[in-house]
Amino acid sequence: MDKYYSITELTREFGVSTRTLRFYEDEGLIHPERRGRTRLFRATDRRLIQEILRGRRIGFTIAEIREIIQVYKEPPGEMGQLKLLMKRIDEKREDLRQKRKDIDETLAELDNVEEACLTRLAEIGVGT
Amino acid sequence: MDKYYSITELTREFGVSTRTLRFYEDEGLIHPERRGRTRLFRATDRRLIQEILRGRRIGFTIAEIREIIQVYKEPPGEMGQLKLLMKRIDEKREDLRQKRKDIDETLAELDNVEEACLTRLAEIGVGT
DNA sequence: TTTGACTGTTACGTAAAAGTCAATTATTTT
DNA sequence: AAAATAATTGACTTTTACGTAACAGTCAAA
Repeated sequence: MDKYYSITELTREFGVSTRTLRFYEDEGLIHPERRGRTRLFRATDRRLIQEILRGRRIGFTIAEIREIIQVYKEPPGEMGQLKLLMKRIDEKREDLRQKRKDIDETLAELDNVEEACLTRLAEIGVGT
Repeated sequence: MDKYYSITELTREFGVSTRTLRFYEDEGLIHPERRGRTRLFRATDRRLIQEILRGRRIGFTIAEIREIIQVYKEPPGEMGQLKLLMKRIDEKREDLRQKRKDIDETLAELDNVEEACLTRLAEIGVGT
């Protein structure tokens, strides 16, 4: 029977607001069906939303996310466009690799910060 | 003689605007000295700027960056505050781990997208 | 001494990604 | 059927992180 999801169902699952999902629709990222005016979200939409949120978490803009989604729907037919796209993908990849490095470094730094806290805690613990 | 850097020197090195560095000062993230009204940036400031930009790249807000910097300057003296801080650090860590996962997944996805492009390129190449 | 590069402050502007609110309309529940 | 619940659109607001403009001071080189 091909289950569908209501908008609130998905907002609860993903911790976003209805406004957000409608916004994504306005932006052309998802295309839920309609029964009257009510949106019916299918599994496809759900998966897309997951992707969108993942992209969002790592700092992709809506435009970038849309671009990636587009390629799946239909990769551009023109040579120049394709090459341009592939260049952009390469750039993104570099970007993400840098981010990974940043994250690893920051994780290490958080360890330091935590240690500083523990030291401090010990000091206080002793003083009382 | 303890070298110092001019603001434009640093903007060039890091690819940011003077506005950005002044903004960071306004936000209390850095505290360059002054000669008259002119800012003199020391190695310390330079390192801080690197940290700030790294934080920025992985999506930290100014407030979060400031918080981390603060801890280095002087970890809070009160028990409750310390514990709270450590909890926040733990959350951030989780957050970053999630982000790293997101990045890995997205890198894999970019591979797919690229392959789709290559396929398409081949199609076009054959057709002409 | 005027030009050009650099610096400064103050203040208003902007883009992205929603949040919030109001006015309606549908659907469910009692 | 009345009341409560949920969904819609549209307009306006907010937040973050700067951008941009306007105007002025400093200082070295031509």
